[in-house]
Parts: sequence; C-alpha cells; structure tokens
Amino acid sequence: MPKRVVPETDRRRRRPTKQGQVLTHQLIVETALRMLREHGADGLTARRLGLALGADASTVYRYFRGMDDLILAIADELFAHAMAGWRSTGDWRSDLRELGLRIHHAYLAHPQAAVLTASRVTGRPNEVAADETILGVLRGAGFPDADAVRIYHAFIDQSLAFSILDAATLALPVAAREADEEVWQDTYARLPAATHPNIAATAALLVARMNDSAYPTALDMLLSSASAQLRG
Amino acid sequence: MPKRVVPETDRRRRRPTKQGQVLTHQLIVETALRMLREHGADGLTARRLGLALGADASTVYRYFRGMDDLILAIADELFAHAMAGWRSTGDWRSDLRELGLRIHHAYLAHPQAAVLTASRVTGRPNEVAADETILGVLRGAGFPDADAVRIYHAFIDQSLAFSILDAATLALPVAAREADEEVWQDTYARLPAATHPNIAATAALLVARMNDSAYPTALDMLLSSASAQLRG
DNA sequence: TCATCAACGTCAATGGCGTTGGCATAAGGA
DNA sequence: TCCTTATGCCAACGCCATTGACGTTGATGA
Repeated sequence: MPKRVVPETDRRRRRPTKQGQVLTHQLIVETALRMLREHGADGLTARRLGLALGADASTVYRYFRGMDDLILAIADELFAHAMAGWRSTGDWRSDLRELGLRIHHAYLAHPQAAVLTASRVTGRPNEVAADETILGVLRGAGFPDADAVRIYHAFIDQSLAFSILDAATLALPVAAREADEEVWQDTYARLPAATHPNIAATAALLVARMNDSAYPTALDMLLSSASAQLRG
Repeated sequence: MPKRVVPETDRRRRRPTKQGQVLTHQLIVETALRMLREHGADGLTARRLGLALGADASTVYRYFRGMDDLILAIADELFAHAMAGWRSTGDWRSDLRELGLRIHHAYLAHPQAAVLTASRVTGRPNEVAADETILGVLRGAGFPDADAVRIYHAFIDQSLAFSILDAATLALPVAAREADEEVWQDTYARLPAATHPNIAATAALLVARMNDSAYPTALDMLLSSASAQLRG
C-alpha cells in the first residue's frame, strides 16, 4: 500500500488549484492563522482550510502529515512573528523584557493558535532561533552557563504560562466568554453576605477588573531577581 | 419540537441502566475524570463515557446540557478536590502558599481535565468557595479591600497560569510527549556551534532539565511582594 | 521530440464525533 | 388504578480527520 509521503522541499513549480490558487507551506500556514482568528480554534478544519485555499480538504495532506504537523508549523510561525526585526539594545534587562513582551504579544495576537500550540516543543527554525537569542542575551550579560540556563527556563516558563492563560481566555468562543461574564455579574455580585462575606464585601472590585494583564509585572519581578543574582 | 430538558435536582429514584448501574451527576463526573486520566483529553467522548457508565451516549444528555456543561462540572470538581479538608493555620502567608499549592496539585493530578477547563469561570459552588476562602485570608490578614482584590487576582492568575502550563505538558498524548522529547535530544543537542553558539555551549544543561516545576518559586516571590506591601 | 516519473489536486469512502427526536418503560403521586 | 414525568435507549443527522486510488501536470533526460 503506497503511503502518502510529504516532500520536505518545493523542488517543482506548483500546479494551481481549480480556483487558480498556487499553494505553498507558508500560504497554508497564513491561511490557517487567518481562519483561526476569524472562526476560532474549532473553526480550523481540514475541509474549511481546503475551501479557503480554493482546494480540497485532502490537499492539505500533501503539505502536512496531519493537523498536528500543521499546528507545529503554526507554532513556529508565532515565534517568527515574535522575533521579526528584533535588535539588541546592549542592555540585557531591557533586551529580555522586550523579548518576553514580544512572545506575549505574539500569543495574544493569535490566541486561538496559541491555545492549540501550548507547551509543544517544535524544534523548528524560528523557535530555535528565539532560544538561541535568549541564551545569547543571558550569557552575554555575564551569567555563568548554569545560571543562564536556569534563568532561561524561568523566563520561558513565566512568559508561556501567562501567555497561555491570557490566550486561553481570549480564545474562548464568544458564547463561552459571554457565559463566563454573566457568571461574574450574576453569581459573584449577588452572593449573600451571610454565606460569603468576603466576596460580598468586595464584589464591586472583583467584578470590575477583567483582564488587565498581570504578565509585565511578573516579568519585572523575574528580572529584579536575576539582577540581584548577577550582582551577588 | 420538544426540547430536551435537563432537570436540576434528583427528585426521583433512578432507574438502573441495562448493566445495572444507577447514575448520578457525581458518578458521571467521577467517571469522566477517570476516563480523562486513562485515555487523555481526546479519549473523553460522549459515546465512551456512556459505555463506561454501562449506558448509552445519549444518556449523558439527560444529566448535562452538553459536553461543555459537563466540562464546567469537572472544573468545579477540581476545586472540590483542591479545597477538601483545608483549615487555616492562622498565618496568612502559609495559608496562601498552601492554597496555591493545593490548586496547583489539583490541576496536576488531572492534567487532561485542567487543560479542558483552563480559564473558564464556572461560578459553581466549589470554585466560589475557593474564592471566598482566598479573599477571607487576605482580608483577615489586614489588607484593605482594594489591595486584597489586587493580590487575589495576581495570586489566582499566577496559580492558574503555571498550573495550566504544567498541565498542558502533562496532558499531551504520549506520542506528542515522545516527539517533543526527541526534538530536545535530536535538535537542540546537535546544533552546530557555528550557527547556534549559545545553544551549543549549554546543550547539556538545557536538555537535562525537564519539568522541575517553577511555580513554587514564583509563588514565594508573590508572597514576598505582598508582605512588603502590608508592611509599607 | 517524447517517454518517464514525481508531485499533487480531487474523489470517494471509512469510522468516529456531538447532538437530538422519538419511543418505551418504570417510578411516584392521585 | 391511572397519569405524569424522569430516564434509558435507538436511529439518525451532519460534521470531522484521514487515506487509497486515480487522473493530470510539469520537469527531466535521452
């Protein structure tokens, strides 16, 4: 039985689809990202992706081994967005802060994609380049290798953790977002003081705040800690 | 067209299934949690859940409005596990640290469930009870309401962010876990120093570390910051 | 010039999924 | 006893990812 094989490179000019579209890996990834933003995480299906490309669902399988393979490609695309045009300022703390915020913003710009790719290790070029850059900043700052790696892990963990949390909230289907918002308004704001004195006392403050990102603050805490370590 | 209605309470004795099982909401949630642990997030389907209960898939819809409703019930069950048997020690810092670790451990004990429920607001009893408890600890410590709410949000954000990240890693299908591990070993450990000097120099350190949770450290940083705020 | 061959778009089919309408049955209440 | 209601089950709908087979295209080389 001849197994379907996905070629690694584009050695041959592509034949256009019925609708005249010429496909490439990059085009498919970009289309998938657009579909994710417009239709949510559940809206990205092989059928719909094919349709958006002016092609058949099965055509996607000529380019990717399956949806998981496509998702990893999307994950790497996020890192490409995050790192595009980055330049060192010479100051490791502002470099690291900038890198963290770039990753965070790349996730928030495509929350549905971010949720799908959460915690995957792709080993693909753009993700590897980001790792190389971060380690370079830390080693260039003078951290011994062991410390640099420890801070690298803490930095990545913190960046990804908050990014995934925020993205997961943003990526919820509109219906779920509205249901959750209703729960805040209807449940928390109306709990009786007799059974829930602390929620009742702070209900207005609790419900008022929605989604002012906590990540930048956490990032600064991490950088302060690393600075102390470098001086000490 | 008669819409299927899910009754809120169990006012009537249940009729056993063909296999003699008597169903309750609680039993279904517990069975779903077991299926999640044993078969992964994709392994929880209405058909399989029905089968595991000795019933039909559609029977689940007599108890829950749909899979989303079931997932919210599962989310609340995680909070029940986290809070079971909790008692205040009288010291707000150790109380808060304990609560954070309890939530973290509840997530890690059911990573597949944690991923499904990430960032949902259920407003159901156990989640609300946890919120009431946390706010009670902070207000009892002497924080003014505005500060208590701010720290509550930071605490919850941090706890959930790291829990979701760790759970997402643990919840990956075995195949994906192995693929990611291979990427670490095969890609990062073999990058040439010419193109990736920093990864090449620290490859052994990078690859050696897998999943020593960063959350407790981050939690302690948060508590130190809150302490300073209370004293200042 | 033309045969060969790999690339790749499309079709049809498979087996799984969530969900729902309809029906049969059993438990209480009257 | 009869009626209402809860509830289990069946069959069906439309969706999904994936794959084998087939036809067509373009590049290559003799």
